[in-house]
Amino acid sequence: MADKKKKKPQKLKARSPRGFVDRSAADIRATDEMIGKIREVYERYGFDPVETPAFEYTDCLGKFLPDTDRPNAGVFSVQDDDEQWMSLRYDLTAPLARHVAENINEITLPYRTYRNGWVFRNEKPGPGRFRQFMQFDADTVGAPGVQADAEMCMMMADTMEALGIARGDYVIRVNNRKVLDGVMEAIGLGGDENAEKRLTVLRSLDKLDKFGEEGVRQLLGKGRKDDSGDFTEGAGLDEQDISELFGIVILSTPDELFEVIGKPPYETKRNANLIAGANELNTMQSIFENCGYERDRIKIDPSVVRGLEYYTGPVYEAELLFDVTNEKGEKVQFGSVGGGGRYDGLVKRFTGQDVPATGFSIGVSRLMTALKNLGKLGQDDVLAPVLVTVMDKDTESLGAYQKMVQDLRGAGIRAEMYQGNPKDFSKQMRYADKRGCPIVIIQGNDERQSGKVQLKDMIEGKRQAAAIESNEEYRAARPGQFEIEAGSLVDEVKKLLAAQK
RNA sequence: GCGGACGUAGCUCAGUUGGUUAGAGCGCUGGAUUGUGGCUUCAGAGGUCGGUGGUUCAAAUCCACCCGUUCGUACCA
Repeated sequence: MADKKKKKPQKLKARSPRGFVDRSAADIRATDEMIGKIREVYERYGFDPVETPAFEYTDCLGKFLPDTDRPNAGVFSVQDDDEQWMSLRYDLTAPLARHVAENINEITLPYRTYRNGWVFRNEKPGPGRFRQFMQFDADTVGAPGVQADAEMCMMMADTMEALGIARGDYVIRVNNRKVLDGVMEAIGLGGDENAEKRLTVLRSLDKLDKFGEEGVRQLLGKGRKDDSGDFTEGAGLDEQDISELFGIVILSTPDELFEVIGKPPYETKRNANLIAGANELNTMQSIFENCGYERDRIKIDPSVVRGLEYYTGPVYEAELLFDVTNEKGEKVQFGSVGGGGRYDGLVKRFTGQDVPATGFSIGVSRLMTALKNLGKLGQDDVLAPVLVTVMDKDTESLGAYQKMVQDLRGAGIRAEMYQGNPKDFSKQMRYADKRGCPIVIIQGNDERQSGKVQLKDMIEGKRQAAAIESNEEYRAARPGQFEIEAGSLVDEVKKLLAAQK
């Protein structure tokens, strides 16, 4: 045993890093298809592409200033030659803010741009959750009015439909940060001393989808015990505060919002934030209505939270409403597939001047899993190539095979010559079978002498083969195969491909 | 990060109270078949039993720690 162990050469284990995956041909094609459809919508809305690099100086990205203890908390960071910290971008918004600030004198505002690209997060990966994933963003920089936000919401809705998601299978939920801030202020959570508590409240509200109203009420109050028996400390609000909070958070139109804040207990507690938020939502709602985006597409929902860090006004997110099942057939909570909002302070960090902006992000990788499971994405509809098999290995024959391939390619047909070891013909057939080749082309010495070529319809061949039992018979029958004039190869292949559709 | 479950061949899994050389199905490679996919049949390759340490005459099996997967939870720009 010990001897055996020593003799074994230590093989290097091939493995991709945790949370990183390789993409198959089908995935790449599906992604390309999605990106194309999304881009078409953005272009139609008058946005232009711009691209930023994968790395940024860490301080430009935002809150993660790596200290020597944990330089990679949340982000992947490395130190450059000159000891400056750089990080892989974790979203596309912060780098855009940097780009705008750096080029503020050349850029004409309002600046309308889109971009897609990989972003990286150094977090615990899970099923459908990776440390590298793709986002597709659109932003309007230098637009202070909520009509820019409303446009974003409508563009998100159009994008969902362009991707083949039916109306009613998605919804864009819209809120305004000022409403949440105002409500929290109204129940006495204003001021710097309550900053921590406000965060807890927002985090709790964000879990409405997951835990339902009862679960969130527990989180807002004393706390909640989860299935594993773990206890999560609550925000510590009393029953009355929670009720007042829910009185607003469950509403679904600006009219209802105005009504509630016009009556007790809000009549006396309402504040500038709450009123401004309601007014902004009202303006956006009327834009949606005027443009024909009813509540089955875009819906006001004061429980929407989004990120805690930089949003300052309207926030919005796209949610899928149909059930998504995973490979094991289990239903998965899918949640939002994209979202965004107004970030008026992000560029100002660099320039000192107010540069209001709004934009959103679509989680391409995430959305793709949903669409794939739903069969709404072209299931790799690229046809495998026609295979020209190699029967004779002399120089002249090889040249003839290659010529057939080139002729087919010249006619726009995917084609390839067998590039493995050609000594075993049945191996070539098995290759064609596994590859899914629709047609195999065969020319041996006999055919060449008489200027013919064999064309084998792999689909028809498979069908006929089912009735044949003995191997001898099967081989003799050559199912699905017929002979044509070598000169008409391209035409015959075209004809057969068309017939196979 | 915290708590639970799990980890044996490429895949799905079996492996008795700790006991000889760790198995099956599928897949893979090759032969039967030097001009034909499927079927049939024969053969073969493939395992640090997740890792390290410990208990024991003896560990895939028991113990500890670590790593990974997964579920819940926390965090998520």
